[in-house]
Amino acid sequence: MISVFIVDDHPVVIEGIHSLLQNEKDIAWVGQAMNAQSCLGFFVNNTADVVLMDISMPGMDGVELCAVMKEKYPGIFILGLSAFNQGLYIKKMMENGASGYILKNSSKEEVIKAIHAVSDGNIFFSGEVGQVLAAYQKYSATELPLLTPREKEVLELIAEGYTNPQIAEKIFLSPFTVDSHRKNLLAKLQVKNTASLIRLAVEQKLI
Amino acid sequence: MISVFIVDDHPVVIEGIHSLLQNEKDIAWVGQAMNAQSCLGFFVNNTADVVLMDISMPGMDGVELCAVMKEKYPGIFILGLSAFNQGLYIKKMMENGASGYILKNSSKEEVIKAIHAVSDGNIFFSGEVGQVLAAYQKYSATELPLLTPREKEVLELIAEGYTNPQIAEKIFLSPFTVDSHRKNLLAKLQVKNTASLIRLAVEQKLI
DNA sequence: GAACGAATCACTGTTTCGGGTGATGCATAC
DNA sequence: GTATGCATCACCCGAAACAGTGATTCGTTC
Repeated sequence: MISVFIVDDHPVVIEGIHSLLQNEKDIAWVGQAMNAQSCLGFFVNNTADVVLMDISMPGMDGVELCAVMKEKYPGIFILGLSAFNQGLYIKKMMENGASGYILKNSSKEEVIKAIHAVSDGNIFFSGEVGQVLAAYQKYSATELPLLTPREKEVLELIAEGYTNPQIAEKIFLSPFTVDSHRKNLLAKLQVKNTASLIRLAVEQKLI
Repeated sequence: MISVFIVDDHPVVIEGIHSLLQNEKDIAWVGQAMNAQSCLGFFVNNTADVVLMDISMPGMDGVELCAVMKEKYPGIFILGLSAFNQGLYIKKMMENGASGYILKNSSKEEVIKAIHAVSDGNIFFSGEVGQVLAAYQKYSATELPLLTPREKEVLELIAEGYTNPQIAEKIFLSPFTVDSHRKNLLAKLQVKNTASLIRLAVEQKLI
């Protein structure tokens, strides 16, 4: 018998998973929470084998909550849950000790399979998730490269649509210098042009 | 008695809404679909008072489906449904005849209230949605930057770091054509270069 | 069948970007 | 006291982006 707890800020998702699992003989629903705080509150006096955890929640998000939970209760397996295939956050959650990740458009069978897999100590990914994860491997070994203050400043101005000469004028530098910072940004973040740079920056919340 | 149909590609959402509504005496669940085609198929021989419709689905999305449905069956009220607060698409769906919009983190009470409201011919918005809509007013007066399929395709490839010639080769077009789409993107979204374009696209979840 | 938008292609400029290469001054770190 | 990293500036050059203008085809709508 596997005891399952869910934390998600979407009531319909909680209801949906609950409904999917209610006829499973070897899965027991032990509780639910709509935010990180109430989840942590539950585990003060209770426990569960597997926690289904939404990645994006108001306040503390799944990535943080995952770290806190695994630190306090290393024996509990955490299964990430998200509506979209957000490779970066999936990666971070895995680094924080999650045992797998499923999408909200997973079938009933897939959800149950995932719960069984992680409760046995295995790692489980939805098929699609695995593919996306691969795309983010370049950052798995190292952390995201650290930008210098100047680089961040230039990055933000690029993101606001300014050209090198405009940025140079704005922060009283030579256009050559701005261009140097720009090239360093491309090199550090391993992207080949402005489009990729800005996409990465926004997605990683660098700006 | 209000008959309700739901179309959403996430099984757990369908389950969740179903579960929320099953004890409501004046709401009847008449069916469900996981994509636009099967939704349209249902309405050939059946009907409903209110259709809960996800905004983002594979194939034809909610915005298009909404237009088709309202054109064929003007008497059916459509209630948009999405996990996120996507102002641009909410606006477009409203223009296509939707009667309201709720977020997937709405409470049971809010969902039921919304269904009653739209079935009476009223307009209903989740509180948060209304606020975000206001932020998009700049687009409401002028043209709506709703992108064509081709433009979306080009936008995504730009965001992946491909240049015009590379995109042209990838989707079998002349580089001139790709450049045209690119210029249209800049014009439609009122941005002045690639950096701003990608930033807007990522932040607005256009990609 | 006129009007419209989407999609396609074309040419000409100018500006900006991006790759390469290299230099200097100035901290701090070891 | 030298190694390292940051910040600054400089030049060349080809590729790409951006601006402007204009055209054709096709399907849909009215």
